[in-house]
Amino acid sequence: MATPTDGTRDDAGRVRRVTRADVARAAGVSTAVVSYVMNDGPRPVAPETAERVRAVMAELGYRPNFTARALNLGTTHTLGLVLQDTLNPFFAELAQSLERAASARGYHLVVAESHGDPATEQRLVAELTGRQVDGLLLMSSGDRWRDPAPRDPRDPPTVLLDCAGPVAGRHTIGPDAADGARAAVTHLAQTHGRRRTGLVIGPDGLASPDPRIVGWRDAIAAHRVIEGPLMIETWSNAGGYRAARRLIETGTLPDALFVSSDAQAIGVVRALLEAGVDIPRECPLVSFDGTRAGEYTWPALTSARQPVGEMADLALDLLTSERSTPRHHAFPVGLVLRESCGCPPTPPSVASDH
Amino acid sequence: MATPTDGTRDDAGRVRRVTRADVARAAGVSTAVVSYVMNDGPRPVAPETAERVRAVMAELGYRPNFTARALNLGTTHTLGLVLQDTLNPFFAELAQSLERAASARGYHLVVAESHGDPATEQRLVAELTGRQVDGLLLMSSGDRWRDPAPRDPRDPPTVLLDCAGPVAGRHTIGPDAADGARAAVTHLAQTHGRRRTGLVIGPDGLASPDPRIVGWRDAIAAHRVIEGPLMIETWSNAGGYRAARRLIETGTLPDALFVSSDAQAIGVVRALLEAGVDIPRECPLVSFDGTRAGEYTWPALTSARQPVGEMADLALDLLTSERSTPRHHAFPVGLVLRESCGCPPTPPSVASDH
DNA sequence: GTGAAAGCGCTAACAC
DNA sequence: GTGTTAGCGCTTTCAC
Repeated sequence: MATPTDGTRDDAGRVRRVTRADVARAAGVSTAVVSYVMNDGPRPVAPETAERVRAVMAELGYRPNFTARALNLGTTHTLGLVLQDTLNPFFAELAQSLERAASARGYHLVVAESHGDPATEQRLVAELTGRQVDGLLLMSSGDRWRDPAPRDPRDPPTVLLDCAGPVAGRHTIGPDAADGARAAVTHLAQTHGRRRTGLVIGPDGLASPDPRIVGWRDAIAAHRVIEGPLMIETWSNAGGYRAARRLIETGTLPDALFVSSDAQAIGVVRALLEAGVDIPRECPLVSFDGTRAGEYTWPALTSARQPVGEMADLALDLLTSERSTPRHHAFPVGLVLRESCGCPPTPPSVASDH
Repeated sequence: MATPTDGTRDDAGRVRRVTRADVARAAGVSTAVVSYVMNDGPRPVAPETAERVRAVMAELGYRPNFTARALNLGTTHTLGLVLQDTLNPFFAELAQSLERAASARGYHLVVAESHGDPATEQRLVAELTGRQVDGLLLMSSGDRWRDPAPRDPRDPPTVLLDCAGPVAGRHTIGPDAADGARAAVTHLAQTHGRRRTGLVIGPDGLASPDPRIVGWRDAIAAHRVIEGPLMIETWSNAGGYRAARRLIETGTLPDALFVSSDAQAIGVVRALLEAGVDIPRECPLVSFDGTRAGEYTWPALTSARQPVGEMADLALDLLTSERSTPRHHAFPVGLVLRESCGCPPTPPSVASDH
């Protein structure tokens, strides 16, 4: 009875990898046949031969070497994902959806974090390209790619996520953020009668100006609302916390707040509650993203929700299916009504975990 | 003036990859010299030759093929990371630290999610191994590896993270969870005078029984506290929410709560607040993990903090440095006092984002 | 239905 | 200091 390491030791007796050649030898066939069996083609193999080869593979504990295959085929079935901040709940959910979508299509994801630094981002793109990834998923300020250095035709196909609008020669995916902002401010004005709405947002958003600022102003104009303070802080819990603290300390807290990310909204809620501000009575708020993290603040966040699952699926189709001509893909963001705006409480969707 | 694609088209005129051979030819040297220049060895190269080679590389836009290098060297500089749930704040923070630690050492991470399913986990390990990863970082119930199938000597070095104790033949890393639980319950008893403390935990924890249950019982015995209800729900916001709802609905809410993960604690806080329970007055709580997400609930979570950064650094050292004999590495978990236990409020560490 | 052999792009031992 | 060359493990064309 052969053990997995029979005949797989080198002259010094060390364990050696079992290769396709070992299998071929043991099965008394050529290496080509082993390939045909493994890949079910491109040439036919007699059933009994195939069976014998499979038996030998099992016996020897043969494991195909993916690297060798990749070198030969020129394809790694790997995609690179560059994120700014994996802890931001929106990025985290999108990353999770992307991983699922990739996995469903037989791809693996190499994930790297840029911390929003352009130089790091460039370095990571170069590194991943050198690793022969079959595609690149980039989440970064879309503006950064708007005037790209002349693109190298050997670059892997790329999709820019979290992008405000078209970028020449690129597939881009993003929310219809202006529309989401408009819906948020309109809801605050029309349903909850708020007349002065501020905005919390971050630097280097989807574009300049960020469409959420545009949408906020649009809705303000349309509903004769007064423009409240515009606070720019980092895209994080801490950023939101700081923004809200400043509003409180300077006594400029408006009638209502539109917060451009769930990450910031969580910090805003914390700061407001800490200061004894009643949400939604004194300062209702609507956020942007609609992540599950926003379901678990108290009060839970009413949010303009980005359809992360659909975005991820499209991103993967773009990278793994037939090439289509680059264009922008905008996704609608619908308002998810929870209680931070003043709507009646709804318990979190607790039936399932996801 | 050569452009990046000069001489890099095949007979059909399609863009071809620039290889080391193209560089060698254009520079009038052998391929070996190009290698020596790139790798700065193993043989010396005349400065002027090296300069010429570098110039040609730049001119041609040469990009080394990582796959080919990996095949030759038998090392991919890639590590596999298998997580159960990327949205759990503790896993997310650990994953972020691991990515940083990997990046600092020149490694990339292939990240995959098992959703806690043992079969998926096994499949992912096999896939990643086939991809010739240089090491595997596994976050899963340690018990699952306790009686491993006879290990294949060709498996990549592996470290089990979030592990309660030693597993034969494996490097394992984990928190001293029993100690953390003890500290939590003791703090609730001694500092805040709580006499009846319940526990919220999840299924398939660090071990069976989970050391947090053991520590909780230890402290209960040591401080003559009454054992409150033991609630088992999933390791998620939703799980925590459900646990707290059940406690409220059945009128069994204890004097204080030790919640075994920040993910659950966020859900517990939400449910308690929603039901009008005053935290910390009516039901103080201490959680386990000490993630940054726990800084932004209101009240913020007092937590037994796991040192994720240190754990990640050790994991990477174990995988990338000289082989040491497998053993368990336990990390101390210290209590981070915030306000959910009843200690005086402290604002979140807002100075920096990380 | 099967096998021989070229080659994917790179490294490094060995010869000069 | 530089060049030649034999692989790394796999796929696939082409002959038989």
